[in-house]
Amino acid sequence: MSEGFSAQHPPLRIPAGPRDRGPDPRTLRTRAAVAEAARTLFLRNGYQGTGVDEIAALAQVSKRSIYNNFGDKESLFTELVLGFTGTAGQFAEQLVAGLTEAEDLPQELHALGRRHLATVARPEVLRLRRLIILEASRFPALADEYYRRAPGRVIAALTEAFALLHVRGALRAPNPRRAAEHFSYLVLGSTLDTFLFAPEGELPGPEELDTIADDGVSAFLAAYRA
Amino acid sequence: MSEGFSAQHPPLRIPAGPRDRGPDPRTLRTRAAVAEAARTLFLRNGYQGTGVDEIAALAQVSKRSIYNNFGDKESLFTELVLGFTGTAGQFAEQLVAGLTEAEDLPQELHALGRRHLATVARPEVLRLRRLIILEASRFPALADEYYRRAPGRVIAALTEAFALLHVRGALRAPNPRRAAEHFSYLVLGSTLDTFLFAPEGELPGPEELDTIADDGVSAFLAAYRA
DNA sequence: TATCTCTTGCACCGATGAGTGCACTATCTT
DNA sequence: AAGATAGTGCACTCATCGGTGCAAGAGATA
Repeated sequence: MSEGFSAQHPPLRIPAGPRDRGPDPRTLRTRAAVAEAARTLFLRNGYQGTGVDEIAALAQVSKRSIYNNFGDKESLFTELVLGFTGTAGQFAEQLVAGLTEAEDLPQELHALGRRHLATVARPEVLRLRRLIILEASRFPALADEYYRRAPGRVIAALTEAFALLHVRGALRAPNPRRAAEHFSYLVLGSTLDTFLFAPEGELPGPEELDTIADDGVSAFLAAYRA
Repeated sequence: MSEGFSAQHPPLRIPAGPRDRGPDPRTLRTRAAVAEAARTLFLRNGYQGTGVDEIAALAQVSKRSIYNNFGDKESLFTELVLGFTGTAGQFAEQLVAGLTEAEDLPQELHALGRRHLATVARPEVLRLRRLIILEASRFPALADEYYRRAPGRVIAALTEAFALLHVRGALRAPNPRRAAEHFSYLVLGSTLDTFLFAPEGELPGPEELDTIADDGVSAFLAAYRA
């Protein structure tokens, strides 16, 4: 497969013993170990760069068990990445929550910017993002899903908030969607970009990140404050 | 090799016949055909995704000739990509030229933004950028070189210009480097990003691109105008 | 024409890596 | 304790792919 990740192998074997008593503990243990190992290796070396034998070795599990539990390498990959993606997308709403009720909008936006950058500028997140970009040709649907759930969701939430703030006159954002994009790229742009080209390079420290975020938000405010 | 692209195979066989009369026309023809084919395939399918036999077939050249002319696959790749990179970086200075002498700075910046986005938002450029990101782990030095020569050079040129404009009071950019980054990401951010996740997707049309650029530049001006 | 050089075609090597078959063992469940 | 179910180890298949060897032919040069 290469055009989707619907279930043709059991995506998760919840059906258990003959009379439901929960899944076999052995299965659980195996799946968990494989997932953990695969996660590490895929994130570090990509899809092509990771061998099934390698995963088996790191998980201390037989190669056969991997195939028994996950079908094949592609299924394993998509299942894992979708899992990460799910959790990655969850913070979106929460991130923007409260923005429209803020008394001090600038201050709230600065806090938001810092939170946002701090959340995104972590090795695991950046690696996931990079991994998905790397495999976007092989797994276009996956890339799409990720984009919708993670960065897309943040943009959407920001767009909504900015639209409201515009109506209220707290912000001058006649094109709230564009404003949301501007906000995102002002805050995240350079950090994300740099990492793509130098995945082994060091990330800016926390203070540096805060400065970057602050500068981005300040520029945004200067441009969009009513 | 994996840590550089210095010559250990003749990077270009300029030395010719016993008493210089220019290189053998056969060699030239072969090299050109291979370069053209490799360019197409690498850009479309990446390094891993492109087989040497495939290149030979497309170039209508024997596999052996590829090895005779380029040494090995890695050399072929780096030689090509460095070539593109060179030309990609040339427009940087030219792009920013004249900015500091502009009478109408906003207008000049808008023109610059449009040119910049139009230059970057072409399939070949985006594909090259993507290719380099894809292979940044395998060829870190290459990624570095590209970054320095292309986006880095634009940022550097903008930084210089903004610094001058700040001193003159035409712009309020106490941190010109940051301002340059903001300018770049405001104008290019969303387009570049979208393409990374959907390399097969359609690009915005020229008018749409101009709108994006204009919005970015307007935001920049609102934030940084003195 | 004679010679030198590059290209060709094709078989071949060696490594890697996904996925399978199978007999055996370990662990649950009843 | 007995039978089902899952995991193990290992050898093995098959395909892909980078790279090589070589003898013969085509083209360039003198």
